[in-house]
Amino acid sequence: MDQFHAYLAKNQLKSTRQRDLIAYKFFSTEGHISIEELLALSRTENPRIGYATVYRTLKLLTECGLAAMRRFGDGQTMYETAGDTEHHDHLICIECGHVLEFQNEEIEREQERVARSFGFNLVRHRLELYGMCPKARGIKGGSCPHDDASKSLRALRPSRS
Amino acid sequence: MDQFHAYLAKNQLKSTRQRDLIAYKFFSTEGHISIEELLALSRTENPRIGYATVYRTLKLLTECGLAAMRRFGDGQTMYETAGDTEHHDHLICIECGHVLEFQNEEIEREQERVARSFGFNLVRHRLELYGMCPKARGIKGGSCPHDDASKSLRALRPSRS
DNA sequence: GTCCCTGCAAACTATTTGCACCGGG
DNA sequence: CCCGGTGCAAATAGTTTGCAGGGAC
Repeated sequence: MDQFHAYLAKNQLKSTRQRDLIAYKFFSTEGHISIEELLALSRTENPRIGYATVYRTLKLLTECGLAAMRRFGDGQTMYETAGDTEHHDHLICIECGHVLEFQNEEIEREQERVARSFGFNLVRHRLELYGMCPKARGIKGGSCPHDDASKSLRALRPSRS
Repeated sequence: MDQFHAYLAKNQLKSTRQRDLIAYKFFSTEGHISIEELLALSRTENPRIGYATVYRTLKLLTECGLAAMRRFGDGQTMYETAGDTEHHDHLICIECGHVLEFQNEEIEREQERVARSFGFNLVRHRLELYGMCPKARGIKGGSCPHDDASKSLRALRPSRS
């Protein structure tokens, strides 16, 4: 939040009620959230907020590195907090659509090496692993890593398959 | 091409002039191609081909695993051949937008390990590295890996940023 | 007060769909 | 022949933009 305000100030942009509310709701979210979900959340506090403002605010957040855009193949674009939290990648179940996050130093290091071997200066990357979770594979007693899917707003969306 | 026809036959779908042409043009392409580019290519042989047919054909190709959809952050969706060719990942220059392909066994193996550690059965993945190529970083004599940008249709598109 | 910001609606872009006619098996 | 495929245009979905009025600094 402070970083956001700092960015605004540095660019002669204003801190407004709407921006603060949207940013606040965004930072309070775990995992991934879509524009639509963020709009809905924001409207619980201020029903007059419009789509455009959410889009514009999220663009600002992305510019200052506090949000990251993700497109997981299906429907709409998802956003997640970035910057203060440490980097992570994604593991997505192709059956139930749930998204897990993970970190792996070995992969990070190797990526850096690959980029350097092409003379590139690695700035960022995106790694998504798609597979079937234990439950989806029909392992009856399999402790599916996402049995506690409580935090997943995405789970509400019907999987297109 | 044969695999495509096999897939069509297996699903009681027809092999038509348009599908064959589009698929042929698609397989003749190196690297990544957009719907629009593929339509343009196809129209050089048959000007009456429509957008919808290209979309529908590419959807078929994707279903049977011969094409893969890619979304590199910016504009439109790109497609590339898959299946027969061996797997590769992407290295994208954030300055000039050029896309290189690479392979790295170490990363592949590590991904497999990560997925397994979560009980997942890894089906596919997507890895994109974004960075600045030597030229973009202002290294004068730097032999930019894409000095021969001849094959890149994408280079025509103005970079948004 | 000066601009930037907001909400609305219209505009845009990428993609999908309905439908009448065409053509492959 | 039959049923899926095609081309067109219209419909959608997600996102962006123009503009008149409102608010932060």
